[in-house]
Amino acid sequence: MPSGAAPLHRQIRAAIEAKILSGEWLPGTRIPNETELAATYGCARMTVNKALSELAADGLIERRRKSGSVVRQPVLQSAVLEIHDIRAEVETIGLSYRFEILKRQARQASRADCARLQIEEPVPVLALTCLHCAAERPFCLEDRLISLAAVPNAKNEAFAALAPGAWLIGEVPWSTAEHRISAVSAGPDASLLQRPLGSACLAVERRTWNAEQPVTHVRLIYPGDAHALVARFTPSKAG
Amino acid sequence: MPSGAAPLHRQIRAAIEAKILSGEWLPGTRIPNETELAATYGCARMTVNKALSELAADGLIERRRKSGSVVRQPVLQSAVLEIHDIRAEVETIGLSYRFEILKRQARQASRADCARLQIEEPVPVLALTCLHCAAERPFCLEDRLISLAAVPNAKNEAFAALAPGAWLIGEVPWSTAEHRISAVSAGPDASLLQRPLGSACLAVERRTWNAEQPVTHVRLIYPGDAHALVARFTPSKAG
DNA sequence: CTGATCATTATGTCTATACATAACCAGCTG
DNA sequence: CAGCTGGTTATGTATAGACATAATGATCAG
Repeated sequence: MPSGAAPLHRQIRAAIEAKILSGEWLPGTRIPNETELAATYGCARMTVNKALSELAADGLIERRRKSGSVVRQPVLQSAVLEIHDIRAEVETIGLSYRFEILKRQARQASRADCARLQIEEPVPVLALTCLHCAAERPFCLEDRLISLAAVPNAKNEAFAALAPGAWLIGEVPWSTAEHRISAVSAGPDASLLQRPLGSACLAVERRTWNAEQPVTHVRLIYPGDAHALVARFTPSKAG
Repeated sequence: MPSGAAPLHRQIRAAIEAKILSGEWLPGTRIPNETELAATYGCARMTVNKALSELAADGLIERRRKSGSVVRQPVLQSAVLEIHDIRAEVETIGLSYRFEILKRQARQASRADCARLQIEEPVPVLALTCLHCAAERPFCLEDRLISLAAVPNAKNEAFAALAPGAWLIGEVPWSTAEHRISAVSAGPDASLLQRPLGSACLAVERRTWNAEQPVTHVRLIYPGDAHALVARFTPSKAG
């Protein structure tokens, strides 16, 4: 446990959010009114109001006067970037696949590590650097941080047969992922990828949570001239 | 005017937002503290607090105890891979938007054009180059090809009010889209984006179909150092 | 100069209260 | 029955006051 408990309105918010995300309160469900919730949590109505206002601002519920608050139909989001398996990615294009762990270090999370996992308090982490090769040529450089609090088994895993990403998929479920895609000029990593210094690379960062617990953060660097992310999709019926 | 005035805390919020967006309060500026603002607007501190809390939740300001609230450096990020409207993208982060058609040509599809639209037989097409600016600075360079077979009205459209992307959304539905994201070193386009030659840029290509008919192909170039695509999602219940 | 301590200050959280407003409902009236 | 009217209810907005907490800066001991 960190230093102190979360603020009350955040606890209430989290409790309601949990019921919605778990499916206990399905879309369309009318949730208890502010006065009832205040009684339930033993607090003032204003405190509940703050929690519900935040949920409404984040689009989880919809509020109407008199009729009360209802759980909203979730917004259709394009699940474009799947948690991808680099081996599959490489073999799909018909090349041989190989990976190599270049660095491995278990440590207490540094300040930078905390930022990567978006946590406040340091936890034990495992830092890995891994090179993925296609047809014996560098394909992608992986820099990963795994929270050992979320995945204790990682500490004793050698990653001999399965690459970290593939191993993790089998080990822990995930509930939320955030992707960030940007273009960078290759720095020192350029030599590992056998590219000239300063060449354009695609950086894909992914942060994964299981429930509210951070699981892993990974940064994948792909040589830009050799790679592209492709996503194809069809929208579901919209209103 | 609608029915009545906006709530006080929203007025305050809007006033502060305006100062930030207009550039009067640049990133890093410390804004007056809650008590001062309460005096300025003649209201209770709680009301100002609500306004500032919302601004903080939306990422416009950053709040720290004791040191006060400061205007945040805006993070440019786009919701990934929606059929995105660049105007909305720019205005979301609070900058003024403007676009400019740099080139416009109607022609019979060349061999390269056919490849871009993934068609075999040449059709009449409209080729456009368009520069999107945020706060009067280049934000994104658009290179678009529209199939006049699919969208005959495009031929006589001036794209004065609406940018080609926004206009198309209203003109034709789409059923499938394919995205391709890659990193490139800026070539001759670099000067249009006011970036040094060879700097890393993010290239987003999108191809759109209506039923089986190709509609458009667009290539968007974003300066890499100023932009990232972010996607956050939660998978639907998985087995 | 270094480090510990403490007062100050601005925000964070919470409460109790008040009145406003929108929506729904029921009952009245023509 | 249609349509108006007013009551009830739940949320929306705003306030003043209280205490908590974090960061800063100044003071003081070693």
